[in-house]
Amino acid sequence: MSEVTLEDIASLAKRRGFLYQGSEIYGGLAGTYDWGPLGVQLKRNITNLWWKTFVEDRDDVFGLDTAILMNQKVWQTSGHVSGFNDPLFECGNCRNRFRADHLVETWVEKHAKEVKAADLPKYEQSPATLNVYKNTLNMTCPTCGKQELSDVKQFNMMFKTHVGAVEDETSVSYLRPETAQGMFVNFKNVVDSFYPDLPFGLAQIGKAFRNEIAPRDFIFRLRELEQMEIEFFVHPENWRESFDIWLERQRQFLMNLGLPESKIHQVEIGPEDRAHYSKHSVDTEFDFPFGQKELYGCAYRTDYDLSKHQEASGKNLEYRPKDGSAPFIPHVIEPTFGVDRTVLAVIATAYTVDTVNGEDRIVLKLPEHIAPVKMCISPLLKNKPELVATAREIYATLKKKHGAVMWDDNGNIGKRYRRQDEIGTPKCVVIDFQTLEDGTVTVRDRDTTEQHRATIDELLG
RNA sequence: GCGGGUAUAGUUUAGUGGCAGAAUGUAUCCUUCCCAAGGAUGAGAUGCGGGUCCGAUUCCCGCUACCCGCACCA
Repeated sequence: MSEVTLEDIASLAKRRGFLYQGSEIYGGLAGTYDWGPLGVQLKRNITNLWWKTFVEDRDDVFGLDTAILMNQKVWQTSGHVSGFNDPLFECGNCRNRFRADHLVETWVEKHAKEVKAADLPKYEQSPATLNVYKNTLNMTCPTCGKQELSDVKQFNMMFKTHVGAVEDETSVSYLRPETAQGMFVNFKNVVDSFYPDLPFGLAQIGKAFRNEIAPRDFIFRLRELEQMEIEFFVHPENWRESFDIWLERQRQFLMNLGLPESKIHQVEIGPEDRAHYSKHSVDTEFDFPFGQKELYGCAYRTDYDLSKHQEASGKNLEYRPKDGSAPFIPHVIEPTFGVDRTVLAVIATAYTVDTVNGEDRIVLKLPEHIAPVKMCISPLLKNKPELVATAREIYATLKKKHGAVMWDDNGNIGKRYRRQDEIGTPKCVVIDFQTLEDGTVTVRDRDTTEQHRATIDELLG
């Protein structure tokens, strides 16, 4: 069996109604995809499993669904505005980055004579002016000394927008780049409503937006993405224990989706590569067709966010232990799960090419509990009214029970099997002449292609 | 964002400065007692915008999207 490529997966996804290029009839929009009927069902099965596992089945995690648009002060406080809106020079040699305005200003102070001699425009913090200063003054990298500083790069990765019809500085807001802040700003609300014991968590599933420089690899890097995130609040002394537990839960969740353990790798992230809020990070990576890449992240956000918000908002965000001991700001363990990446990993894992009767067959070996269609009902022959009528009845019965049941009487039975194989339907149920005699049906298994007879009651169970 | 490549039907693809062809899928009908059988009929394509030309899907330019490197990825 040859390696499955991302293009094979994208082609199948489109052909069978899982995913389409966003805004396709207008030439597309980079980094956006639209979920088709089967794709949204598969995705929803996965997010539902997550919600059940981490919210419904637990009594220490509370669900939320917070607004995508938030007061701009949230993003100033969280560090997302200042950390990512600044003009930067990047050194082509050592790859370090520097605040362009700061670098130019200190350079001007230190090299007053050259500056006076040079023909420079009036100083201002525009990228064009900063570039002119850098080039005219032959500025070098403060770290390695090479004269390889790039022109100004703006790493403002948040989508900026305006709330209300008037576009001025006070109306600025951003599409959230992470769902986390919605949970931090509601920490006090949930504590006041439910007075939970520590440790406890907040969870939500929702869209986040990142103005990626280069969206890439089908739905792996999107500008509009979906996250399943938990902010788990702990006593600072216990962070490590919780961290390791959540890491293991992330691995277990992937294995519940049928991913092989051998393709899951948990990798500690060095201080250089960590997010600005994180004191310890471990990525859960997966062997995608295009390489080993990040699927999930787990970060120890300390009390960074709650402390910042307490300071900026003036609201007390401390946790008050019920034993009367001193209030404190809890620390946070944040396991975050990318929805789109999970779907991609699941499809990549399930995508199989094998041989049936000497012919290649594409089959999505999805675990039954997340398959978008659970079973397909067919009359053996569609020109035999008695078969069709009985099949229709059985279809109605099974659909009422299971919901995700499909009817197919197109072509011959082999074609229907192949079509269902491609969308990962675990069982095909065929109503044949024996059904008319004893009520049993043929059930064909997706993975083995083997058939056996079963009663309707067995299928209802 | 930089460099390179690609763009023809839902999918996979052929071809051409002068009517765009196939396979497969798909629709309707016939046929069919179990793994893409067969027959008939039908719908369906040159990414978008400009230029050259009598005429552009083909040549040129721009844009967009996708793919491959690099960089980026809170």
